[in-house]
Amino acid sequence: MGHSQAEKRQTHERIVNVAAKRFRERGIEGISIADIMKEVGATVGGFYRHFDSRDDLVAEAVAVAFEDMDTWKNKTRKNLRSGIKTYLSAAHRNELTTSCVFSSLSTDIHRSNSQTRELFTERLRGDLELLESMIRPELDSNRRPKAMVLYSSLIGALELARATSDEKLARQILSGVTDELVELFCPADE
Amino acid sequence: MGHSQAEKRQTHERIVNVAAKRFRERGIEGISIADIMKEVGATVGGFYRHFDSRDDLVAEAVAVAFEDMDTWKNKTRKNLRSGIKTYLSAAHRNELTTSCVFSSLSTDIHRSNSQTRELFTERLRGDLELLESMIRPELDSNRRPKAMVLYSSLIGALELARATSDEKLARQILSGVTDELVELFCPADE
DNA sequence: ATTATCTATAGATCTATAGATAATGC
DNA sequence: ATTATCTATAGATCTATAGATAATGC
Repeated sequence: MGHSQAEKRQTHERIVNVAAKRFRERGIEGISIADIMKEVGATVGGFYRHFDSRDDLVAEAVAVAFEDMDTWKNKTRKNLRSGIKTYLSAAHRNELTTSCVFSSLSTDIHRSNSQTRELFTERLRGDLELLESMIRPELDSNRRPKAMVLYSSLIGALELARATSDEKLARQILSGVTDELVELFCPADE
Repeated sequence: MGHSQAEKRQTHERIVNVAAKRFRERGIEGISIADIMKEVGATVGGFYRHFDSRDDLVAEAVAVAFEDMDTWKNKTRKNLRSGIKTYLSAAHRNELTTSCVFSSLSTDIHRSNSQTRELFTERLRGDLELLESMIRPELDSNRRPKAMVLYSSLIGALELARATSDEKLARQILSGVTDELVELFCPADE
């Protein structure tokens, strides 16, 4: 007991990081503050010196969770085909704790407060803009709806592949959708 | 108090129907048995003469919730274009209580028990088969992955349109994805 | 007599707070 | 003196059960 301000900042960060993982894994209501604090290596009592309420943690944790997608966005910016393959990879399907917020928390966010929904919307806009700029840049004039189809497919396919209990079907969805999306939206020479 | 067996059957059915609605609206953990029973017009105490556990209700309610999609499947069987339009309509976006289970409970089901996940998988297979049979039946040889893209897009687009706090963006997603999917997967003369 | 439902409650769990403890930092 | 965290707990809520009540159905 008795810790420095620097340590407090570290604790705060660890709480948010653990929450960002576990929320995606178990859903926003799927883990208690006590369990999050236990994983951090602390106790419930300290939590409320870091956050006014559970909702405040949710907002911060979702923001941090979205940042995990920045690596993916950079990869996609360089090469759309590899962005699609990464998004629909077995690794992304299995690694819930670091996965895309849209795929792991879509329904939770739909039921969430307006602050969280607005953050979601802002991120969605950014992702759509990126995809729009990557779709056959020189060929198609009306790329926005195509970017929407592409993004919807990525998210929907990943969710279906996760929810099904049939491992083989899951793999077929991931590989089938990957191939189709690459064919539809990636210039042939890329 | 003191009711007939026929009344019990009705009560059972009402419990399942209320649960099928509220689970889709608020998530599977989003409503308590007490609140479900209150909406049914009964009390908690009676619940366990109908179900061994909460999980049993979840399994039955999800099964019933899936049946709401049978109307949509019949419509789609007749005309793919009108199936797409109905799925991505504002009405389907707004009416959570009767909406497609894949769109309203995908992450909940992913975290659910194997019985529920297997029911989900069975339904998914059926829906994919239907869509496969409807995609340009005479034109394309490899329709299965295309059906997967179509279904993923439908589910993903509906979820994004629900989760965003920007009403205008939501409408753009629904109409944009509808137009693209119709163009991609519906024979021109339909 | 049996049973469908009710009232009441046990036991678990969760959010949030109160007060104690042991360091930090002026 | 201030503060970051701890222990302990209040108050709310949720699942599940026990026992009472008032009908049904042999």
